[in-house]
Amino acid sequence: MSFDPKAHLIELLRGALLSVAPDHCNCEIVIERPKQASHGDFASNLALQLARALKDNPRKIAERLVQELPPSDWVRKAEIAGAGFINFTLAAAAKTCVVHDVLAAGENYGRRSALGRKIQVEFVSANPTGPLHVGHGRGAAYGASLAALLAFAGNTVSREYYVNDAGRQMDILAVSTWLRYLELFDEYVPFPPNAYQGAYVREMAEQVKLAHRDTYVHPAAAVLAVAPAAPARRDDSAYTKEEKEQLELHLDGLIAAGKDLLGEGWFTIHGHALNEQLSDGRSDLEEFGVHFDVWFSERSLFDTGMVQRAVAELEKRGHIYVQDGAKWFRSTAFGDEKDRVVQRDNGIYTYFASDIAYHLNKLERGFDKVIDVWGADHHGYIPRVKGAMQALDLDTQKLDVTLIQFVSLLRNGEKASMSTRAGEYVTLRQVREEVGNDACRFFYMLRKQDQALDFDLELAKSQSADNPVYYVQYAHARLCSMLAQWGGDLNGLVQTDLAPLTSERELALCARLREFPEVIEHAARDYAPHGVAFYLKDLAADFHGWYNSDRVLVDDVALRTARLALALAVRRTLVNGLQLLGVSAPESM
RNA sequence: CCGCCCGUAGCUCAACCGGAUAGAGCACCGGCCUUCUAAGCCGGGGGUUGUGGGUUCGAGUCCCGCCGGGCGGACCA
Repeated sequence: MSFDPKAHLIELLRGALLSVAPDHCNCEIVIERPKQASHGDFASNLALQLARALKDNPRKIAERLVQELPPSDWVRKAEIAGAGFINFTLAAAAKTCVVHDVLAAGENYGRRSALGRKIQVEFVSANPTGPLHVGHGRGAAYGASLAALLAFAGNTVSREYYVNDAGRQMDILAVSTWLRYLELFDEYVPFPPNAYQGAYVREMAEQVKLAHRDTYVHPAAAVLAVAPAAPARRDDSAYTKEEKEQLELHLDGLIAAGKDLLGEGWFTIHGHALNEQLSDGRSDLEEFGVHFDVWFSERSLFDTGMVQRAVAELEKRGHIYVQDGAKWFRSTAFGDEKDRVVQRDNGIYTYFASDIAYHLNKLERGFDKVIDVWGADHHGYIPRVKGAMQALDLDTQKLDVTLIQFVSLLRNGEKASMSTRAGEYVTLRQVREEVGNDACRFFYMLRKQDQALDFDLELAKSQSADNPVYYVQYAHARLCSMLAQWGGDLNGLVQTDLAPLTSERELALCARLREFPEVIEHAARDYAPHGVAFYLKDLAADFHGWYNSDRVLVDDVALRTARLALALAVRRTLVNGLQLLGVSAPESM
């Protein structure tokens, strides 16, 4: 049975409370780890908290509490310090016994059980209109680690990718592909600046040509005849607002032309582009160690009538009104700053409409908690989604939206553009190849998600040897090497007598191991997997320090065995932590 | 103008949902390889936590104002 020092100390303090302040037995008792080593292993501010209620000097209260503390073999010392803190120093055995806990639990060390909530994490969900970039990479690394963390914290987790396979953006990709395809047959429709510019579009056009030859060729003039004229070309983004609107109308006209001229063929190109981009993104993510349980199609929401049903339901409840030919959801009634269109005057549903249906669907699937991982630029979207949920009588408490701040990619000290349409951006795949998957995953986790991240490529490359991920992995490799050199049976270390572990570094290392389950708990509670990365850095640092001061493979068998057991426990914990982050634990470096 | 995120060492970032003398890494200076991997370790300098108030035993953390930066505010996604 494992020993939980915090729970034990709380129990002792509660015992003391019984005689010191019987009226406050049920007050919350907080045990913390002091930042400073001289303050002992654990500390409680209980006396400070009671001071007001008892109208007494906190130090006096602390003294009485310490006096009334039930005896315990685990506690070596309880002393009063500062304004009235009670500092506990544990007996050595209370610290070292964590090694047994770690070795007994193995890959389950740190795992929490019994929560058992059903949680969905939806992340990345990028439009399949082009390669994933470093911003998506952050969402992917974050979401994957968060999901792993929540699962490790005792929940049943479903990882979901929402595929935006309906809507205008996909049409734009399809028309982009078609126009490039026409170019291959010398039919030149001026390529719109607001269509997808990337080289991958030309590649898809080549593929279409290869598979279907000239089936979809139409004269450029016929294509242009359908679309309203485009404004004169300008350099870059020098277009006026009116011209921009004109550009969008022109593009819509080209899409209409495609649908009109190609008939079924439109869906062939559309489908080809979709599959191509989706499978590209999927394999990219797989290689990045990011897996999904469900790929949820937006179009399926239309095919099954879910969108229509959701809007009808809102209508039935009186939250929809018609204005200027469009259907509006009265989101202002639920705290949004303005009402939102769900169905445009041309009959097309907005993205918001399918999102309402999607969230209705999510909750109907019976999740206790649904977590949406969004880019920070979507924050204005939260009130309307929650508003719609509220209007549908869904429990908005079940939805948590985590916002990921932007990633700026720095190359040669300059910010690289990340516009998908312009096609000028560094892809996730490129970054992975340049800095490696492990460093990439770890790098993303080195910043809290609500913090903007500068991904400096030159830095990531030039400093690859100094990258914290190697620091942690190196600790693991050292441990493997040492254990291999010893060559004994690792299973035999489980019941080792740990009494020989007495040095300050050894006890500190044990305390660090003891922290791991709490790190998991807090990181899971806060949806903040970066905490695991920071913990691993600390654990590795404690290990490296110990490694340099205390030799493990000594002649004294009892000492050697005890240290080996500690070493094995450290390795175990490193592996468990790295696994949550999707980072490998190499045996040699 | 309104909303959200943020402001901590020269740089990049932490700080256990109010605790004690605010911590790491990088960079800089000085030490440690005939012994388990030097991708490592040990030591050193470096701070009025943007700013002004407030709440209290106690504030980087909570509240208000101001300054500065980022992102949003479409019948776009």
